[in-house]
Amino acid sequence: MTVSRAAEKSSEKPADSAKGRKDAAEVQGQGAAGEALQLGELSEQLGYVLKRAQLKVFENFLRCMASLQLTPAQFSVLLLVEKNPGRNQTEIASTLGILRPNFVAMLDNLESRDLCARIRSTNDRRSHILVLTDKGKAVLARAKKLVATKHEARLNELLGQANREALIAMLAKVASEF
Amino acid sequence: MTVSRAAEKSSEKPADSAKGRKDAAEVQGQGAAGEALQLGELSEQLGYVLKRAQLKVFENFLRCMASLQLTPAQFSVLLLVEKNPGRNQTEIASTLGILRPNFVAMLDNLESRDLCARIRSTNDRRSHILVLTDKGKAVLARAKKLVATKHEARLNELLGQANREALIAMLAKVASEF
DNA sequence: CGATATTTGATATGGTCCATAACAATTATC
DNA sequence: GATAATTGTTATGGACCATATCAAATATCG
Repeated sequence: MTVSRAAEKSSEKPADSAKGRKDAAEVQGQGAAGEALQLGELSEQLGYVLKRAQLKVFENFLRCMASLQLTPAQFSVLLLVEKNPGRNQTEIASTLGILRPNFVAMLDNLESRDLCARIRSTNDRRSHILVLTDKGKAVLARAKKLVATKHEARLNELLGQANREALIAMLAKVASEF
Repeated sequence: MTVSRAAEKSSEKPADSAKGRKDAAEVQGQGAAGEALQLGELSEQLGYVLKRAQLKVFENFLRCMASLQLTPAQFSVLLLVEKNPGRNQTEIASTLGILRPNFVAMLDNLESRDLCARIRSTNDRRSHILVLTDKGKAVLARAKKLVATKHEARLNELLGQANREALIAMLAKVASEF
């Protein structure tokens, strides 16, 4: 739940509510004890299936990248900096949907691992230009290979090339126009 | 070779820099100042587009449900309890991928709003049977209508009926087999 | 039977991600 | 030159997720 809404605090212990109360035995007769539950309409809920798919994909991504210790977010930063050298933190962060304050620690991490570097701009001495280090470029190159051969390849053998492209195209459309 | 990697016209120029650092002025010459950034391979990264789509969909879901104050997670709980009455907390939580400790506060919330109720089981007095209250059933019915007319309908006009079903089917496959 | 292990709901706690306010340094605006 | 806006940063709080632990109830097994 991205949007800030009412929290689920409710530090209150709900007692027996007379409303909606049923005899336990009555309800008990219905559900078969040990069997798997019926997902019902849930399996066609866009949000539900989207979220579960996203969790699985991230999980797989992390396994594929275990040797490089790169999270999806870190990988996206490296990709974007490589493609757009000479941009500052605000620009990189905002196009990734990362808020500037939260981007600081992330860059601290990448910079401490010598994967990218902040360079004080000469034009505008407030901003930090972002660049990949040589090590950062090398790591990113290896990461791309891992993603292509282990991660995206998995999607291909699951859906097929054509479906894979269709899926990504639809997701991109949803992400931009929904 | 699924992903369109390589083919980078990287007009890069690795300068001196013992640690991969560069002179700011040198880098500055490249990036056009105010223009939009190139997403590059990012727009074809499954995880990236999945995550952004999921955020957009959840955001839209919350807007559609604003009058009922239901989050996607809460909606999924109500749906599952309705479809599987007589199940206990552990069963409902686990099929939704929610850990039992985190499910407690969630149920406290729903129960405090009189949408569902915990009933002490007579067979196994450790467990709490979950049931929708009458109000819970009514709210869920209204929620379903809102989701169908405002939320899923949006997806239909964006992708079309056939593509919408294909998308959900592929996501379900990814969620279960990736 | 009774001792031990397991299960269920619950609490406490820590980590990560996300969002807002505020600040110093720098730059833009007038 | 005074004021406003921007950039990176810190501090902070909330939401979500994960683990350890507990009491009560049940299951297991000698």
